[in-house]
Amino acid sequence: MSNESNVLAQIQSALPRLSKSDRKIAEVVLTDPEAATRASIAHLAQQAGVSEPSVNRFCKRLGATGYPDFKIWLARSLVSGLQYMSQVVDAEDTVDTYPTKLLDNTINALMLARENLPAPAIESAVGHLHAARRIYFFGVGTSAAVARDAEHKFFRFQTSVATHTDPLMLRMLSAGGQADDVFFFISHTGRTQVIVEAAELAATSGATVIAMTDPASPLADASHCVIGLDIPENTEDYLAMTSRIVHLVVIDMLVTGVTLKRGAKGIEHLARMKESLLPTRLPKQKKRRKT
Amino acid sequence: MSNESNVLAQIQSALPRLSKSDRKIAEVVLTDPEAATRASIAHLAQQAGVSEPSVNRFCKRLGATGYPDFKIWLARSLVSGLQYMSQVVDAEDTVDTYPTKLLDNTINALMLARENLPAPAIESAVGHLHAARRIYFFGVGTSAAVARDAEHKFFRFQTSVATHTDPLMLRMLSAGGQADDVFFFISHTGRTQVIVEAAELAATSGATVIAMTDPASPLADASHCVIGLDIPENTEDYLAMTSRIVHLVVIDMLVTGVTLKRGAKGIEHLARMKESLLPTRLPKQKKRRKT
DNA sequence: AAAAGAATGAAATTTAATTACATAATTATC
DNA sequence: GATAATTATGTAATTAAATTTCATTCTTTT
Repeated sequence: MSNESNVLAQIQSALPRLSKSDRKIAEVVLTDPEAATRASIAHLAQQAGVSEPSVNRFCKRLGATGYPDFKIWLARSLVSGLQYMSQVVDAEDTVDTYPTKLLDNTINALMLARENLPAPAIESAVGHLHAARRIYFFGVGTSAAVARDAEHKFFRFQTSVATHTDPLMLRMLSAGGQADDVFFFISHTGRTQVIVEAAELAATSGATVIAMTDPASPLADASHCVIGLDIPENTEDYLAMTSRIVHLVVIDMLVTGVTLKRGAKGIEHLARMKESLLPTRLPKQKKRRKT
Repeated sequence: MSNESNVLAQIQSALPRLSKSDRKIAEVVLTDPEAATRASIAHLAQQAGVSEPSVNRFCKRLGATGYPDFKIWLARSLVSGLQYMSQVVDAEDTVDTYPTKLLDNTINALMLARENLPAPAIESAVGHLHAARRIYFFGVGTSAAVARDAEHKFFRFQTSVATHTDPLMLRMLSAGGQADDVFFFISHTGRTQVIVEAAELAATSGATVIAMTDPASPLADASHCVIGLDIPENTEDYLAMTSRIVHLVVIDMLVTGVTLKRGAKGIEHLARMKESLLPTRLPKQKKRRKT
């Protein structure tokens, strides 16, 4: 009892056990739960052909404190807007539908990541990145953008950072890794040949190899530290790469982690960096909308 | 008004425009929306330090018929766990807290964007990009990464695309714009001097100028088509740039829009591009977890 | 078939939310 | 910089809604 989440399922399963008028109420609610959230107790009672106290008792029997509380439960199991299934854009979509689809997919991917955050892996990666003398971020295709973003962010620390996408450069640098170097590989699938080979080379060179990838992949196998993320595969359509967004936020996490590890000095340093950008900006003006 | 889905995002985006007591109410609601769904109007009023009618008026201003109705809306837009107030990372944060903070901020920014999607601007931008003979994506700093991502995506069409970050290149190219060129500027603030100057130059050259930026900014004023996004300013801390993520998803939207406009041929073309990447991948293996 | 028990509804009560009105604060105008 | 207009807020009165009480009607059991 009193399973707050999803009253609808609860009502559904209780249906056969219910009394005559309770069943009438249940049916009205199940037929159009959305309408039920907006109806008054009088209206719902009339709809079901029962008295108001019957409705009230029905609600209490389900565990709610009363009718208004029941409506809240109902509303919560009817979560609005956001589509929880990954949605695929098709030829029928218009400007009113595909932007929302893409956003929903991204939000869902982030919520999924939020549920299964690999905190230990992040912590360990932060430790390695903090201690590193040199950091290389490697990714190809869409992940190249993530690598470049990481470079751009880590550049702000005193550590030397580099990104490369050229396969030859990748192999050469990976082979020449040293003890206090960190090689950071980014690949959604963990199956991109160039990347896997480079990671294997880097691992034998004595450097630390970190991978942000599918935990069940050759790249993960070749790495010392794996930041494994649960990102639905079907979201990987050719247009929008949801994984890329999640990767970028994870990069933000790593930068944040390193900054925190560097303590007051680090935070101060970043504040100074930000201030140095101010002169490149025009002064703020009075709000004046333009459509 | 009366956009039922996600009152929370709605409240958040309205926050700066609210009156003193309305803001107090909004803050209480945003801080713990779950509690608000269970509170009586008297309790919530007391929590916020305002009168009951103020709460009632607040609800009506958001489009609800009254307080109980507002609570239903609230319950419907409630996603488990998520923090709805923008959270700042501080020195006390640990690996168990800051990753969630960053994710929550990002998810919120996306939900906000979802509420206030500038569909007409997107549609018009898609039209211009589709018709363009040449496209330039310009952004500096964090936005440079977004520009490069856009380039990478649009490169897949037959259109010629380029990105530049060098101020001189930017000015030169902008000045030399032609009728069927599209200049696409990306800047969160819309106040970065180099970008604003380049946009002004491009606008006089006869080319089409699109800007993804704050609608109340010099850059927006200089542009023909403005993709204005509602992104909370306080989220713009030096570590994680939430706006950047939103910008990337908008780029995805534009790519999607152009692909749809190109019809069956376009979709086919993209499918072929994707297939061409397959040989670079190692075969899929049995799931075998590694921590 | 009778009695106990559970289910239901009418009416009364209580609680909560809303409206009407007065006052205070803000913004615009001269 | 003062005054008027507008908007925001709170107090008190009102209305609406939900709940409880209690009498009645169905069920079920023996």
